Amino acid sequence: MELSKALEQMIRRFERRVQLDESDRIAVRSLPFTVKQFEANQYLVREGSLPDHSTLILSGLVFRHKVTAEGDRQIVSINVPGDFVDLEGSLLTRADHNVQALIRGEMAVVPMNEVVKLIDSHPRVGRAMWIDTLVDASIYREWVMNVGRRPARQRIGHILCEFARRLELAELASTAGYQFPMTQEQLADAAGLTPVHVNRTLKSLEADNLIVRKRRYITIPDWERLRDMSGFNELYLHLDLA
Amino acid sequence: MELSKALEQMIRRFERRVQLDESDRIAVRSLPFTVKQFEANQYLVREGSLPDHSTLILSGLVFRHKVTAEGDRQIVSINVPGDFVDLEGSLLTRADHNVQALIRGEMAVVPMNEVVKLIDSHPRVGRAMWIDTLVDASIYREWVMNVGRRPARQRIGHILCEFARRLELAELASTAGYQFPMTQEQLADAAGLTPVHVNRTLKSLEADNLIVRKRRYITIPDWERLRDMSGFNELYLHLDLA
DNA sequence: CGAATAGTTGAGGACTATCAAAAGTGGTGG
DNA sequence: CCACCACTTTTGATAGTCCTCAACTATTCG
Repeated sequence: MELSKALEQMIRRFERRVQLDESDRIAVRSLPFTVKQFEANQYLVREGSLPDHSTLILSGLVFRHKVTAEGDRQIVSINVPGDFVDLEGSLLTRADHNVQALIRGEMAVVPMNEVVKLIDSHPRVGRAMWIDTLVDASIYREWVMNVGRRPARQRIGHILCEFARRLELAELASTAGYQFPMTQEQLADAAGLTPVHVNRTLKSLEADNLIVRKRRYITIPDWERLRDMSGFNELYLHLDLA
Repeated sequence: MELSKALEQMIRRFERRVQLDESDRIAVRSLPFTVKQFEANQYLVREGSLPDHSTLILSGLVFRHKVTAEGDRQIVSINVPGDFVDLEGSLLTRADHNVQALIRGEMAVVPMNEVVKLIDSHPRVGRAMWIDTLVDASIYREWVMNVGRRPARQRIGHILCEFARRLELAELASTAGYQFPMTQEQLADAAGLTPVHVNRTLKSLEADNLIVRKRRYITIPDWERLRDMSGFNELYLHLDLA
């Protein structure tokens, strides 16, 4: 996704949440930024750092993760093009988690003081960005439930469903099937399972024809069946606002 | 906590994040509200509802939870006096989770359109509230890691540590010990475990002298030992901003 | 004081983890 | 274009954490 498209998509997203006027739109469009490439596995934010900028994903995919004292990793969310990835990093003090690229992509980097100026002069834009954070929080709540209360098959099915819908929204996939960009080890870290168990669980889902795998391309023969098996209810994504 | 104290505490909290001017403070103090009592177990927000107000906890404790399709409950966070509990309920469309009282308390209910008016006319206040949401999101991320990657002893120890620190901040406890307000069943739903296993885990922690229990009063003989055992690092609470 | 709620204990089973190794995939350089 | 190396996926065997079911005890509150 090139920059102008990402910016316009962001404005459209804001307008689904808050009624903007022309001056709001102009202010968003005139945010200063620099476009940068990032490679797979590159860190965009490191836990403990003091970021002074905010980042909009233009293309590619990133994930956020934390590491326990023992060194176990937990992936806590995935971000797609159009998402802001470190508003928190810049409004809070120290980054409390890592942001890392899943695959190569591009980002627009905006100095944090410019974002603050924007939201102080255009409060409706600020409110729209706040809603972004509220939706993120809702997704985290669902993830807490996912890893806390669902058995492995549902847990993985749920992640596949969420990924499908969010990629679909970013016009990068459909719920019929998509290129799944995570290794099984990463999927394990997102699900709170071991890679070995993820592998067995995927095979179990495939044996029931809930998914079909070819390399890392996943086909979903019957979306509703996978959705229902996984207990996936997209209300928490607040897609009417996305 | 009576209302004025809660309101002033809230303003103080905002000022730790954003420099407010006198007009900002006046605007916050003049928010219209009604004070209501709530009883233990009472629902403040129900999943699927369309709230038209926002709620500030004045006293008492509440928790947020979600329920899977199979009926299993997952508690996703705890809130203490001074916290706003359903900003999301009012800026988003439908509530995506439940908010329920842990113990009796009081809340100030503010009409949502008044909150919107406040943040549109006083963007710095809006930014401070936004930071509230960002801190919440950080806590959710930690909870994802807690239930996803920590074994039962650490998981429960971590919840006890977070509770202690947050109650301490609300001037309701100290890390030396406190009245723990959850049943073991609720603790189980927060930890993603069964009540039986929570019971055994608590006894195991007690056997190691990491905690001492008398009824529901918990004493922590050695805070640093419990903290280290649990992998509790309070950075994620962003207490400098709270 | 009695009913309801909460906490405790035991036995057995299920789900997931661990350890180890083989097989497949992808990229790189000679 | 093939050999090679690193990474990823797959498989088997075994272990362990945590769950289920069930009953009993303690506490709380009307």
